[in-house]
Amino acid sequence: MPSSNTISREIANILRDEILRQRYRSGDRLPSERDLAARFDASRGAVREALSQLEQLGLINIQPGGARVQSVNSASLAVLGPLLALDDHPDSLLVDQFLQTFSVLASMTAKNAVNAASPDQLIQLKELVVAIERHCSDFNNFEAMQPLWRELLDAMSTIADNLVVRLISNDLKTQLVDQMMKLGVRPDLKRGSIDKFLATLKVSLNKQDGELAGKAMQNHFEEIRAGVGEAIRFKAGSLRNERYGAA
Amino acid sequence: MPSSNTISREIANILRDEILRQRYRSGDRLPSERDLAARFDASRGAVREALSQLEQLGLINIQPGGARVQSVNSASLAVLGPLLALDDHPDSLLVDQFLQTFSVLASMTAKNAVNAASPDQLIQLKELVVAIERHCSDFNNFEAMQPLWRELLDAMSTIADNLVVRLISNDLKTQLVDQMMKLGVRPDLKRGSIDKFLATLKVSLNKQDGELAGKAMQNHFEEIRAGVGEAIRFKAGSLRNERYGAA
DNA sequence: GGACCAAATTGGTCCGACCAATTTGGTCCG
DNA sequence: CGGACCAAATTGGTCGGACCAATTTGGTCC
Repeated sequence: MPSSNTISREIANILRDEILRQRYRSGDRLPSERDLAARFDASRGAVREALSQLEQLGLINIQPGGARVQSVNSASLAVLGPLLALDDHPDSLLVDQFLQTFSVLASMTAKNAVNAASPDQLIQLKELVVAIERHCSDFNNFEAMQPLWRELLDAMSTIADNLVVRLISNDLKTQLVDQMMKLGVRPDLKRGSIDKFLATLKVSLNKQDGELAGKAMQNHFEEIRAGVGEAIRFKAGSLRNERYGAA
Repeated sequence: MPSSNTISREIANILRDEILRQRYRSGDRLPSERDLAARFDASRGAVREALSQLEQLGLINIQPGGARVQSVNSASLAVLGPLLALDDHPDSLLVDQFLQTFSVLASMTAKNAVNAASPDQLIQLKELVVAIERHCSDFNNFEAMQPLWRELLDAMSTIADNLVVRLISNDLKTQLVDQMMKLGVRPDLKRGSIDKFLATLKVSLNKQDGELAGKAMQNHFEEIRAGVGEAIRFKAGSLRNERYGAA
């Protein structure tokens, strides 16, 4: 659904991954547009469109004389997805940082949502929580209740109505969560922990106590974080490969 | 600094602002590349490069048959800067959301930075705080100590070493803070409040208490938020103009 | 060794052309 | 009247060649 298979997009994706894989060092000059066109057997126009996208991503800096590779640290948030998707084995440090970040944002969202919710919206949220509870007790199936989870977060996000967080989520949520699901990285949460979280969430909804909802969300993510960390470390045991931190 | 004045970039900027100004409704079809080329008196190639950038921003969806405008809510975080820069009067709601978001991220960063800092880094941070204290007591000049402020946040960000937050900041910090400075929106903080914040920060550094640093940062931002809100409301009194929330 | 200049390279832009897919608009039929 | 259907116009995707201005490069000369 992102976009059709255009040559320029393919080129952009390939170059993006090469840059993210540090195949070019920061500051290096990218091959000239004409060379790239030759390499990909494409027209210069297609290459230029690709480079145009990479520049928007903050990965390169195009200037007369040559396009220079920029440090990943100065890129746009939109590179996070591709960065995490580089290998079939997620970077545990990066995943952890992502979860920690997502945690504080989700916590803030929950707090604001609960505080700002109208009576109707409170009911709507409560119904979602109950639905999750039911699904969760039926089968502790992470994939199955994933959509419900996302629905709950979406509802909260809509109620909290913070555009900044929403935009951040756009660049994070889909790509990363999906990616982690695909890689089979899922936390091994204890049943009691989830139940407790949902119970607390319900209490906070009943009392319309945003602070409490935020705390609950944060605790929950803390546990997910621990669980995911363990899952990745376990997975890493099988395919031991090294990884370097980005400069 | 971002890039040279290319035609394609100009076109992209114009179209971006038109979309952000809701000149096209979400779902609308953008004029054809040929029409746009005629309108801007440019080549189709230039227009295509511009559209390519807009698609990367998540503002449009290009498909055979026509490019369609997407909802701002589904765009990339990188549109936030331009969105705030649309008018000479900042959207107070958006600024507030930004500050709130930035607050939790800065708080998290401070916490992690203080906890993870080496002895040398603790000293470095302390020196920065002292420098700010000095500048702050000399003249309560917001602009003058802005660079020091940014240096402190940068140092913390480097120490905390969270790539996700760093990427988010890339898309936020520069554009927005600069923009707000330029618009003359600055909080009217009480001296005592800043002093107290800096003092607390020093204590947290001495005890290497990340939790405390995070709290202090959050409190400080809370005050900035209130101050900025007031400043904007005051500024709005002069040039009363309406604003619509994004659907 | 450093200043200096000319040639080669590189990005920026334009034009014209072709293809495949979608969109459009009219026609025909039930 | 309404819906299915088909052909023409439109639209995006790509290509090749071309020109300009700016940078980079490499050699020369002091």
